[in-house]
Amino acid sequence: MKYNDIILRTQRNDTDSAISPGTRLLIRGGFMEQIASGIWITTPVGLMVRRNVENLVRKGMQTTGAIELELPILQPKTLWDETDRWQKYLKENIAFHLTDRKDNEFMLAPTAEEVITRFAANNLPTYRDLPKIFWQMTPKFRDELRPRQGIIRGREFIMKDAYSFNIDESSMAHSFDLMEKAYQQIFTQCGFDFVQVTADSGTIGGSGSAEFMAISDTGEDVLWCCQNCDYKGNQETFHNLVENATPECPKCKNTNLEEKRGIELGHIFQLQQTYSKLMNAGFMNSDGIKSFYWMGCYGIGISRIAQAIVEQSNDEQGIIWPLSLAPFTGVVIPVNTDKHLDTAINIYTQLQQAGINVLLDDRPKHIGEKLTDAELLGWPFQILIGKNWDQDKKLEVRQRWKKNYDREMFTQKDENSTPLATLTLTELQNYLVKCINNPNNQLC
RNA sequence: CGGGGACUGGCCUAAUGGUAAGGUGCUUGGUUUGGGACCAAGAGAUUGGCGGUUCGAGUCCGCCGUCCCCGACCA
Repeated sequence: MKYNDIILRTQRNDTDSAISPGTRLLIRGGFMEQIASGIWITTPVGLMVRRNVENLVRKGMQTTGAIELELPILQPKTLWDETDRWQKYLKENIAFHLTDRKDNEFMLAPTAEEVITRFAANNLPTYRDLPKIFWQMTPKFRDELRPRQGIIRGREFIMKDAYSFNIDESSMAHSFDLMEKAYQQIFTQCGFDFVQVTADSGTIGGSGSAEFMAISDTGEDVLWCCQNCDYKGNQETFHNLVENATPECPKCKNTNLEEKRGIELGHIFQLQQTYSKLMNAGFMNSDGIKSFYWMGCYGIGISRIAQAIVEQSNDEQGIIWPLSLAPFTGVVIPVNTDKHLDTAINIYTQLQQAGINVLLDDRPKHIGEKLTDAELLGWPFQILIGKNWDQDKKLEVRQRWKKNYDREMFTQKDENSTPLATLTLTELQNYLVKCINNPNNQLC
């Protein structure tokens, strides 16, 4: 893609310093724009990031055999009354609700247990239909008490929610395990430094819940990690212990706990039969007796992921996208627009043809501005056509996540600074293809 | 909802109660091209809204709105 084929506008002036680095960088880089409290525009390039997240999540869901569908966002009160959650959500003031022309009441769905349970009851009548996991990736609405930190806590956001339906407890636990493994894979592939913690089930209800937390100083949640065993827990689960003088690990009773902050990326619950019983939703078992579904539910904050990774992965110059989420693998930059643009177009075209998704910075700007933008926008690779090309047809390649390359001139200062100093086009292609095809998307 | 703060061209900021200023970005022309370069010209604002005090309000007062930060809740 050429620069002008998409909206890429960066702000030279820094915005409010009271906001988190991720919020600040995504605004400065033009990945999102605010419209109201907790409501954001996803810009074209911001959407490219989110599509990458969505594709990773979709692949992860496929490994579990889960089936994708789409549930309505506008949901009738009558359905929510079946579980008594209409009351609950309105009382806590977190539901956006409205009435239609006939004065029937509706909610903009913050989650979808009721609808999916109804769907299951209609479509999974016997034990032969089980187990099944359904999932969707749709906008969700919550009138948050306090929206904050950009799209980390929005009032409109994209959530992946999945629901499993099982014949008994052990089957439910099996589905839970499948999802747990898929989540671990997804967050690893996204490039997160994350931990899995045991958590409180909150308003969703049920038991056996686990949260996946991205470690970040700007995180809203406090985690305690036992230094003695592998136990990691959300602070909420320590509540009764906090009131005592010294908190201890519930697993090994050790008191040496490390406190960290985290951003909740995903949360999985074993709902048991809470919803199926309330909604009288069940199946015929092999004995010909009606039984209630054993359920699990599994959420991932999709829109949140794009910002959470930036909270973790940034430096003075700007964003550092992991390869797996980057809108572009790299940017092709002619150092001198007059001299090198034709070559740059040529290189760009060949990389595209080799299946490498790169951006061409064909703007008639000074090299400094192009590099500053490349660093702010965080493309994993910067591919420069300059002196080395003039001399011996070599491209200069910079890796965004390596911090100590010489910013003034492209010169190799020490072994660790610029391991990929100069490459021929073929060498570069081979290298990039290898990186892209790495299943865990670890940067090479 | 409790506590704090803010609101001035797209963005960042200035203006003892006295002509709304500068930077950046944008447009045009020129120059320049290995780190946001330089020169010139230009467009862009009823200072969040309403009311009050005053000869005079961006500035003081009141009400309202919006947004941000800390807390309770959550993907």
